[in-house]
Amino acid sequence: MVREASALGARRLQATEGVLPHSVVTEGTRGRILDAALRLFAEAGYAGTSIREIAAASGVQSASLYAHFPSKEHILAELAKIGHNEHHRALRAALLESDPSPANQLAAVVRAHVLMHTELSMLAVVSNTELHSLSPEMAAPVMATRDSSVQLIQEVIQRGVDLGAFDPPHVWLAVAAIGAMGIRVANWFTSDFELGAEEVADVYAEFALRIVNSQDR
Amino acid sequence: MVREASALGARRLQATEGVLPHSVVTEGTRGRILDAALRLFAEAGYAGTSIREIAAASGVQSASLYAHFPSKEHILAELAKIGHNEHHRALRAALLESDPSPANQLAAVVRAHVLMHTELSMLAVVSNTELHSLSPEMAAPVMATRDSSVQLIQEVIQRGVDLGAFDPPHVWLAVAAIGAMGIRVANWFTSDFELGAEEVADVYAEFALRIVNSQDR
Amino acid sequence: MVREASALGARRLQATEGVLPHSVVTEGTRGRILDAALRLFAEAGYAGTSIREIAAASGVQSASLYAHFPSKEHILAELAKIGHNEHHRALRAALLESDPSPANQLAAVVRAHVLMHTELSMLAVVSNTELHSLSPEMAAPVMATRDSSVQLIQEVIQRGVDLGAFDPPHVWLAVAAIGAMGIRVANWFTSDFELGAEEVADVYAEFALRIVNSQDR
Amino acid sequence: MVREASALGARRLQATEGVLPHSVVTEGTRGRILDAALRLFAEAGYAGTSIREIAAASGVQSASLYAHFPSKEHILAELAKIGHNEHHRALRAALLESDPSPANQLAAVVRAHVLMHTELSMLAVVSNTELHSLSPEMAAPVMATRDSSVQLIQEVIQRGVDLGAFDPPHVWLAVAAIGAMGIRVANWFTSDFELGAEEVADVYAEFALRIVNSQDR
DNA sequence: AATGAATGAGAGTTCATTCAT
DNA sequence: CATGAATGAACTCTCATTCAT
Repeated sequence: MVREASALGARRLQATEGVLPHSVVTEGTRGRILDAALRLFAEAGYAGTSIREIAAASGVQSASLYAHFPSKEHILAELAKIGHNEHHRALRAALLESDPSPANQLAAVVRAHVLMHTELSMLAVVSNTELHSLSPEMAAPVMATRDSSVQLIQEVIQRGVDLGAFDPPHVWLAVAAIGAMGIRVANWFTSDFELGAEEVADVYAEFALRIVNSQDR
Repeated sequence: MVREASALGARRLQATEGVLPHSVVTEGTRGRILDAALRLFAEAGYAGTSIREIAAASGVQSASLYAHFPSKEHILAELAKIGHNEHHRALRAALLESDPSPANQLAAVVRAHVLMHTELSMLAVVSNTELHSLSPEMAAPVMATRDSSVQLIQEVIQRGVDLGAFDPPHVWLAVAAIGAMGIRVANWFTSDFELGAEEVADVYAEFALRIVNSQDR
Repeated sequence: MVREASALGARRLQATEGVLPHSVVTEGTRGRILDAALRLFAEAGYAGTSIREIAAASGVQSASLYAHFPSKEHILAELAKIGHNEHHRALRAALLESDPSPANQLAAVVRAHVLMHTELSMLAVVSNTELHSLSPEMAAPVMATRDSSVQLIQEVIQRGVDLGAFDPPHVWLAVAAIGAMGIRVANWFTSDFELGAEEVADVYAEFALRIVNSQDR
Repeated sequence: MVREASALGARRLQATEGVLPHSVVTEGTRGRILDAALRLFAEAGYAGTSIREIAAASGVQSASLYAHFPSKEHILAELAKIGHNEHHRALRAALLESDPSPANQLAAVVRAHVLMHTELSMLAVVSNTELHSLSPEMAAPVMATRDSSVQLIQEVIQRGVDLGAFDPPHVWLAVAAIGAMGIRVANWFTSDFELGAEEVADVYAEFALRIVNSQDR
């Protein structure tokens, strides 16, 4: 059975909920703008969304947006920052709470990676696919966070290799592959999926352990 | 070591060559339009590219585009069709030429999947990330091809499971994960990578076999 | 002596003044847009007038028009509405103020009809010759008003027939003929004409009474 | 009962047949172009019709039009010439064939005027409402013909006045009114009308005689 | 904070016309 | 005669942004 439904055109993601993380203040007009922009950017992309559409979805006039953000680009930058910070925070928290064994660490980190992409799928899609619309200056801090997250996963795997617990054919490719499969989850996951987010995360953790050929799983 | 360079803003792909497959005619103005549009869509996205930019990169006036394509959307549709057809053709050819053993089949298909994303990375990026810009009617045939490709991989894995050769925790998730990791290759692969395309394909084939826990690898 | 001058090409109307009725607010940018559009539509037609010409004649940029009207078509619709409303209002007022005798009523209505076409000749020309440029939806309310005006004249004549005061060879044709001759006045009347508007109106009222063979004139 | 139907938007004329006079050669591509242009100009106006639409309706490419006419304007000029020539020819023929009495002459001329507007309504509408789209140079010969036709009617009426047979309140206004009522017939007449063209022409001839207060009718 | 009006630039598309074939 | 391709100009309309209120 093929999963990704072909009805109604190609959607960039299936989810319609789970917009901004609770940790970010969403109240007030500024919050409504971020929320509206996130939904629209996720659906139609940054370039495909107009400032007037964001305004309309926020219940204000377009001129009012400029009382909260200096430009359209700053809205995207804020969303991307929130997204990548949230992602990085989740990875770090998972690592902190896990057993020191490489297998446990990798499983924990991959689970966090996947769960972030199921729970905040809009934010993940926008943060991952719209970065190129930011100027280098505005993209830089976000990319630093992203690189830092990649490095975190890479260090977990490298440690497993160094300790003889993992044996991937190529460390960086393993990081790339494991990262990639988690990122794509945001594009198809919905609460209607036959498995819950936790179960999907478990399966993907198992995939990651297999990729690195973990001795202990 | 983190691979994806953070300089000069976030690029959607690293490759600057490997545009259209040799199998499609690229001669004449129509070909130059497709070629130019592909490069621009890959870099800046469909909505972020103007008809005048495509024209300028094709060496004609914007009005001349309309002698070859009835609308901007038709250019994207043509590119997406070429991309997904080429992808599907590569998967089918790989399957036809491989040994009938499930492991050989999966390795062959994954290698073809990855190689397509290294050799035609621009086409792959555009075909995968800009489909949402097509109207449902124009997207439909392309999505049908895409679904068909997903199904092909799924059938290979399912056959391995049925024959007792594979043991993935979840068939469809394995398909999703294997597909995802290959798709992402288009975003970072360049001929400057420390491994060649063939080597990357081999490593990813190994990843796939591990994901399905192939007995024979 | 032939009246309609042949110099300088065929003008659609001779008048250069008498644009919008005093009853409609003409102040502000919106008013200037309506005024400018009316002059241009009268001269060159709706399709022959560009949004930039309207903007230039209004003293704003073309984009600013869209703060006042959602489309070029809406400008024409507004003008046509004003024109037909003003026409209908004039006919009704004339009927209300006239003696109840059929001859007096017909004379009053025809005078109002003609005077409207001398005083608001631009509005009359545009309202009568550009309706076909409106979509059916936007034309509908205007055409309802127009039909209502035709009916008003028809009822006056029918009443005269029923009372034995009029004897036209065909009621509806009499309405059509009387209406037509008044409408055309907008195309040639100017303040330079050897007769004033009132005198022309009197003559046309006499024509109308003759057409219906009024016993009392 | 109100005649002019309000359904389907405001049409500029009701007739869908009766395009070009038999006297004009309509065969070959040139004829098909004239025919197509006439229908389109009648429906949407000169400025509202594109050269490509004319070409499509003629069954050729737009470039082919230029093998037959040097510009779009020349097509309109040709149609307007045909229309006004046909009109003038009809008036002159009617005058030649009629009794020398002023009443007979006026009736004959008005009948011809009206019949031309019923039989060649498209040509009449275009010739009358699109002249302003011609440059002064191209409009001049057509307008000369038109003026000549007006003068013909005027001379008939003036002769009636001089002979004591007619008594209009104002000669030129009588010409204008009689001309106007006939011109408008083209906008509403169809073969579905309750009266035939001949009957309408008879009624309008009667209207004209009444307008000039003919002693003999 | 929020707005309505305004702007210059640019969007996708169509225009009438030309030209080599 | 007819065409497909091309053009420069122009089309209606939308863009992100500004500003006085």
